[in-house]
Amino acid sequence: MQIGEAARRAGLTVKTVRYYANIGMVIPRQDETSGYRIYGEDDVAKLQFVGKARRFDFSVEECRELLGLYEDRNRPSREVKALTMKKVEEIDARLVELQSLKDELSGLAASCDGDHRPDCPILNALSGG
Amino acid sequence: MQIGEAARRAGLTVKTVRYYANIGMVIPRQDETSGYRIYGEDDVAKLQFVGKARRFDFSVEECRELLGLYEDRNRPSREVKALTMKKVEEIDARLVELQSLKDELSGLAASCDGDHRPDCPILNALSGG
DNA sequence: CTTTACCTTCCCCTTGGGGGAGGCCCTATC
DNA sequence: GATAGGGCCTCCCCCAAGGGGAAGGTAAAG
Repeated sequence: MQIGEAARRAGLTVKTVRYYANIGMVIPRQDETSGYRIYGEDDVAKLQFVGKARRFDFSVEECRELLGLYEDRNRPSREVKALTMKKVEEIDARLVELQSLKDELSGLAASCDGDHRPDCPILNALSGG
Repeated sequence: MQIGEAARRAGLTVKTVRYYANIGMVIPRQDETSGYRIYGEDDVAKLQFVGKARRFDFSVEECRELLGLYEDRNRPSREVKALTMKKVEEIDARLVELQSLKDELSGLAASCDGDHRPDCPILNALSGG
């Protein structure tokens, strides 16, 4: 199939699929006469795999790694689990950070009257050292 | 003072301060003969303000807006509060999204033995439609 | 034969700067 | 006077992960 259908079936944009071909992540067959990319069922499966991993917040490089493990019939599941745990930890750290940001900001917002007057504790907090 | 000291005092890198000058966020005076940027105390205050707002996850454009409000002695605090609340909502949405990702991923990791065998529920989940 | 849809490559754009090259400016030291 | 050093300048390319669109080739349908 052509790139359009492969992209549709993988739930990705054509641009994205072409990008994955360019960076050597999912490399399709090439039609000699037309120059068109030709995708097979296995390629679509890989594209779906990568798409899903991306939605799980894995970076493109991590997806490449996961894809390598996915294609290796003899890989130890240990490696996949380690990568996943690392990602969970990253997400956790970001969660803590964002939560703290949210707390500070909503505390500031609560202390601000939000009326027509110029006095604003938010700006005061931002300008204070 | 020169850019190096201004950056130090604002807790930013020289690159960042120069960038803020280039995009018209904090514009210093210019020494005619040397071409050096000359920063005053008020510029340092603005740089600190922007740096702090950035740490609060405001985008550069939002910082520009906040800085405008900061410099306007007659601004209504309503505007600042609205911007802050919007940012809090964004952070909240991202928190929900990340939490859901974390739950899914840690559920997967928990279901994976993580041993030497190739069977891996994580990869199975990623490859399943 | 022509339209239309699909495909190709190529290049610039995004965020928020980082890294480094090549070249001034200024001061200190020899 | 020369030279070394540090700080500064502009200019250009780089990152992630593609998006947008131009210019042009190809295939299928009317």
